[in-house]
This record gives sequence, C-alpha cells and structure tokens, in this order.
Amino acid sequence: MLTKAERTKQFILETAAPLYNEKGISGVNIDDVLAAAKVTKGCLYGHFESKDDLSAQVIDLLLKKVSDKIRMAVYPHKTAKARVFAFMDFYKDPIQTYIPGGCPIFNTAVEADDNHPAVKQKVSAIIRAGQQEITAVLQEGIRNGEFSDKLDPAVFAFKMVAAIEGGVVMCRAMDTVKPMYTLIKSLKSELEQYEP
Amino acid sequence: MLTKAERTKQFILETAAPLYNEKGISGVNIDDVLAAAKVTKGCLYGHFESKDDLSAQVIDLLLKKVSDKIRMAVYPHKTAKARVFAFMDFYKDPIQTYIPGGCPIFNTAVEADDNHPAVKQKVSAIIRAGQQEITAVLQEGIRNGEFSDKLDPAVFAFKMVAAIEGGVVMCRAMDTVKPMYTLIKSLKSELEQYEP
DNA sequence: ACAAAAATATACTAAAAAGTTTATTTTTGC
DNA sequence: GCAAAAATAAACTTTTTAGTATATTTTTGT
Repeated sequence: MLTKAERTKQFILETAAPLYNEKGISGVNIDDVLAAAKVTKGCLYGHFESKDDLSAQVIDLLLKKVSDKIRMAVYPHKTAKARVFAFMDFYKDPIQTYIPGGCPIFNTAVEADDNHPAVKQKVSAIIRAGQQEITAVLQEGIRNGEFSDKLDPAVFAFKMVAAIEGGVVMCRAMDTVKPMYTLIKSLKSELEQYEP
Repeated sequence: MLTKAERTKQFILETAAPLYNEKGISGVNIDDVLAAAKVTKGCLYGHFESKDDLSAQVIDLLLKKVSDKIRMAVYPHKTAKARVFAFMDFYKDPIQTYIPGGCPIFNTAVEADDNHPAVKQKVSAIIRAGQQEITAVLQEGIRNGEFSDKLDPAVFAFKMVAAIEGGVVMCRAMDTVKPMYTLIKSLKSELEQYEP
C-alpha cells in the first residue's frame, strides 16, 4: 500500500492534470493547483521541488494516462481493422474528452513546440511510438490478408492520426462534435477500400 | 501615409506576432515584446492600454495575416481542383511556416480553447468561414463537372483541413517535414478519385 | 496510546512581471 | 526652423506569483 505521503502526491498530480490540460504549462499557477487539490503550499512544496518539477511530473502523468487509456481501448480487439477502428472511436467525442481539455498529446505538442524542449522531446517520442504501433497493426493486417498490399501503413497511420487530432481541435473550437462523426466515418470507409 | 505613431504601433504588432505565435498568449511577457521591437515601455504603453489590449490586437493581426496569405495563395487559381491543391500546398513546409511557430489559427485554437473565450470565438468564426469557403469551392467543382457528385464537399473540407493542421503539429513535434509530403499527396489523390 | 509523519495555518520573503511617472531627447511635418 | 508629437531613459509603484519558515494541529501506523 502507498504511504499517506505518496497518496497525497499522487492526488495532487491527478488533480492538477486536467488543469494543465486546460490551461497549459504557462497558464497554470500554483494557487490554482492548491485550490483544486485543497492542500496548502507547505504540503505541495513538501512533495515537489518547484513549479517546474510539478509541471514536469504532471505532463508525464497526462501523457502516460492518455497513452495507457488508448492502448486499453485498442488492445482487447483482435483484428487489425477492429484495432484501428477502436483507435478512431476513442476520439469520437472531442468535447467531453477523457481528460477534460482535449487531447493532452496534442495540447502539449502545441505548447511545448517552441518553448519547452524537454517536454517537446517526450511528446515527439510518444507520437513516433504511436505511429509505429499503428503502422505495425496495419502491416500485420496486410500480412494476414485483412488488407491489400496497396495500403501504405505509415501513410495511412499519419493521415488518420493527423486528421483525428486536427479534427478534435477544430470541433472544440467550433463547439460541435458532428464533424468528428463524419470524419471517423470517412476514415473508416477509406480504410475499408483496402479490404479484399 | 501613416503617421509615425501609427507606423510604430504597427511595427510593434508585426514584431510581436511571431513571438505570440511561438510562445502563446500566456507565454509572452511585455519585456519580450519590448526587446524584440526595441522600444521602451513608455512607447508601448502609449500605443496599448494593457497587455490584454496588446494581446488581443496581436492575435487579430496573426489571424488576419494568415487568412489573407492563404486566400492570396488560393485565389489566383481558377479551377476548383487547383484551388484546393493550392490550399494544401500552402502547408507543405510545417517547420518553416509563414509566421514562425506553426499555424496561428491552430495554435490560437488550442490555447484559447479553455482559457480565452473572446479569442476562441474569433478562431471559431475563422475556422467556420474557412470550411465554408472550401466547401463552396468543391461544390462549384461538382457543379461545373470537375468532380462527381459522389464527393461530399463539407466532409472532404473538414477531413482535409483537420489532416493538414494535425499534420503540421505532428511534423513540428517530430521535427520532420516528410510525412507532410505524403499526407498532401494522399489527400490530393483522394480528391482525384472523384474526378470523372 | 503514542511517537513519527504529514498537513495546516499564517505570515513571511523573493522574484518576476505589469504598469506609471516625469524629465529629457529625438523626430516629424508644416 | 520650430512647435508639436513621439520616443527615450530611468527610476518608480503595484500586482502577481513563486517559494520559505515555523509553530501548531491532525493523521497514521505500530
């Protein structure tokens, strides 16, 4: 079992996660976190060295949580098609996201881009890994006859993730989920064109 | 001719624009702007009421500049296909963007989302207008026989913009332009499938 | 039950960023 | 050339936010 201290630290991180996802690293201030987690400064600084330390750990948690959640949504499915479809369906509601505020990977990518090189590296690695995994799933789909070898796995993987992540941002900006449904439908039927 | 005061104000806005695009509204501080524009505080506060005032005007300029530039890239072309292709080509280099720091529309959309309602509304309007314009171009393309009526203009417009904007963010995070080329190629051939 | 650990309350200091003031210098446009 | 406008220089105040210190209270685990 976790000690009280470990549980408190974890609780602060979990509580801060949506705040960071909504406001971004430079948009969050310590008092926001204290108010949300209902702890005192003394307590928070007992668990974290500085705001930078807190930020780094919150971002790590955010990225880990969403990556894990996606894998948990995809993994149970057995065919390549079902797995890729499950990935798309994970993003079907861009307004009510798993962690409020949109996709943490994308939010972090945009903010870290010119500003937080260490964070940017982590996001880069996660995006590359994601591309790699989806590409592998599609390759396996070709190998086992689910898809024709006319399908270029890396190209489709990039197009799909780019469209979905871009779609999330656009839907959130316009306050509507509708275009996301048609986007996912279109991507699914695009993939189905490669079925034998 | 513009007065000296008007030129100075404009110069501050133009100089601050890439800073805002790179660092975001809450990442920029006044001293950054002063240093970049090489003006003094007294001067800046002679032209802007507050940081909020400056931020609002910079964001307006950023959004206007990129919108205008896209229209200037698209408008000279006469066929629907050429116009849509020109739109895609505008985004062909996601690292060296027209205004350094990526696409201002998207950057602003992500930051404003949960934080700056007034800015969010502006971005929302611009995205909607863009969708509307692209949809209209595609509709005209169907009307004049460039494309089959199997093409759903609104669906393709959304998919294309989402993919391109998402692709820009992913390419910037991964520090590579390559996937953008294949993405644009894929989107172009997807559209060409609707040619008679 | 009790000692150690954890958290609070409160009142700080420090640093950073926003914004102000005013006297002085430079620039501009007639 | 000169008066008005614009910008500077430099020293401020104010506000906000990060971070510290410590005595006190609460909680925890044995």
